[in-house]
Amino acid sequence: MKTKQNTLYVGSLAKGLRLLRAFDESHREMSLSELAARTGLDKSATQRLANTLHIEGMLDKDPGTRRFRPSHAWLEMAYAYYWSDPLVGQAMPKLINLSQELGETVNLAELSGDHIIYVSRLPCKRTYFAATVIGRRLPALSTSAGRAMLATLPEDEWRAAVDHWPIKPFTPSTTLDRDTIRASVEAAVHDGYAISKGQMILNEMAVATPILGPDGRACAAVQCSVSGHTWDRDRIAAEILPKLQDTANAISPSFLSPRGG
Amino acid sequence: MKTKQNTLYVGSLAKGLRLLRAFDESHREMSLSELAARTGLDKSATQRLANTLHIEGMLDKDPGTRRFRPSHAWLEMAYAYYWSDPLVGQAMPKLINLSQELGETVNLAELSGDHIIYVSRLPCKRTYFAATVIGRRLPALSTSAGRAMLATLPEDEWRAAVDHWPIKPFTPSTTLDRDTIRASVEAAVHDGYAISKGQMILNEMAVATPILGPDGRACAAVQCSVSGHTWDRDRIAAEILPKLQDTANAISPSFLSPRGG
DNA sequence: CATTAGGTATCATTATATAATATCTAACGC
DNA sequence: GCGTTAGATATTATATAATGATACCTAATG
Repeated sequence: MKTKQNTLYVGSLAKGLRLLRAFDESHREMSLSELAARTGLDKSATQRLANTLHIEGMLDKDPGTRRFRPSHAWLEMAYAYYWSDPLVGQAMPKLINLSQELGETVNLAELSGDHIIYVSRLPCKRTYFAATVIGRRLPALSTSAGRAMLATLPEDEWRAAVDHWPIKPFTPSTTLDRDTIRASVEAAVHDGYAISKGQMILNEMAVATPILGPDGRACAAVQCSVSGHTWDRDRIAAEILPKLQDTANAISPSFLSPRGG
Repeated sequence: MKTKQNTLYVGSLAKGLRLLRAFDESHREMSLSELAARTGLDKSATQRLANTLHIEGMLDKDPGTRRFRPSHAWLEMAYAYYWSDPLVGQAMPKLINLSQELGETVNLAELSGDHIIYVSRLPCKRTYFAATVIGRRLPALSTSAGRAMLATLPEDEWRAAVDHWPIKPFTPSTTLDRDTIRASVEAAVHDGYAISKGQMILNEMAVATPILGPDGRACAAVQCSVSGHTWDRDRIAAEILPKLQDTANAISPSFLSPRGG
């Protein structure tokens, strides 16, 4: 913690947050030692911080195993987030309508650095658990929503993003070649929407249209996931796209400002 | 902070959490002074803590207005929670099926102290925003899910709860009389499910069945919300209840342990 | 242009977090 | 049944790092 030598920086708070962030899909509950190992904090610090988080109701502790895990308070944070993001309230009723009309899974995604994050999900078909969970972050370049949003940015910006933003393989068919991704974004610039196949789940197809902010830059995207076994690009463009675009346009409100740090 | 004189308690971390918890449905973004006023912390402390939270990515700061609001990290916390709660993964596919079969809004609720908390929500009909947001906490006694869960506890426990747990009015028809609530829980003990009307939203009806843990105590409930204009108790019992109970039973896994502090 | 409310920066002081160590607990092997 | 060990919990002297008062900006407002 020698790097953050700033009197406006409270190290203990930052360390506490590190404990919270240590939990993810592959670290669902942890013992004191595991927490210490994973955060890089020493045993004593971990003990004090975890204890504080427990007393304050942020971590549940199994009395038997003494292992810690996220408490209900973590869901309450999502609750507060939803009220703070003006886009969600605007979008929710329209997304519900859309999912009912299509009978297919509909998602709302926002740009979060070089990733997209799923803000709202309305699953209609049985699917992988990971595809139903809000708060999931994925590399923007590997998603239809990310490409659709990028396509609304000035050309130099999106080209820089295609060149530098992270990519990683999720399925054998995840596109790792940046030229292919560039072509996909180019198409999205031209068409106003993006379609992808098998990027996150084998044989899953996704189509996304941007929700434009007042400056013409996308602040979010409406996305629809369907099975590649029963759908192809043409049918998606014919049957899903029109309603998807109507929904995205209906959400785009001129008074909304993009989120920023 | 003189009360928590415990060497295993890190005051700065606890104060930071107070800032986070200051945000809710009626405090969606706050200035430094508002945060200080609302948390009771002095200006300097608020400044340092808010700054730390901002640097660590937990609070977004509008460059123009200098106001703070929850960041995407708050959604990532929900993401981690979902993976940590074994019930959710178990329930999700079954809840999706149920909502598709019924064509009505389906929720998964857990007991959280004397409140219930909505863990998963699958809205099918346009409704109030508050009725679509996960992480919402409501007094257990005022909800069908809470009553259905209470009814699975030993008699002395649920009677004590009916006598002492908090109630507050949400609509003109919210039940404030504990005798009426007691009768409702008694019915749920007998029937194995609970139906309520107009507790949270005028003319909204809800039906809930408990998900039983290995000890016979409910750890959660599956709940369905419908409009009181088109549904009545008999039709709910005839058309919704059977599928609701099947779903709840299919979720109840003997190996799951209830969450606890 | 003066006023002021609110945000930002500084700094001496000591309260408060630290990390090393010791103690307790329960699971495991022999 | 006993010894061993890994892990959780408690204690304490020490100095770091948080504190809060104050002063300085900045940008609205009349």
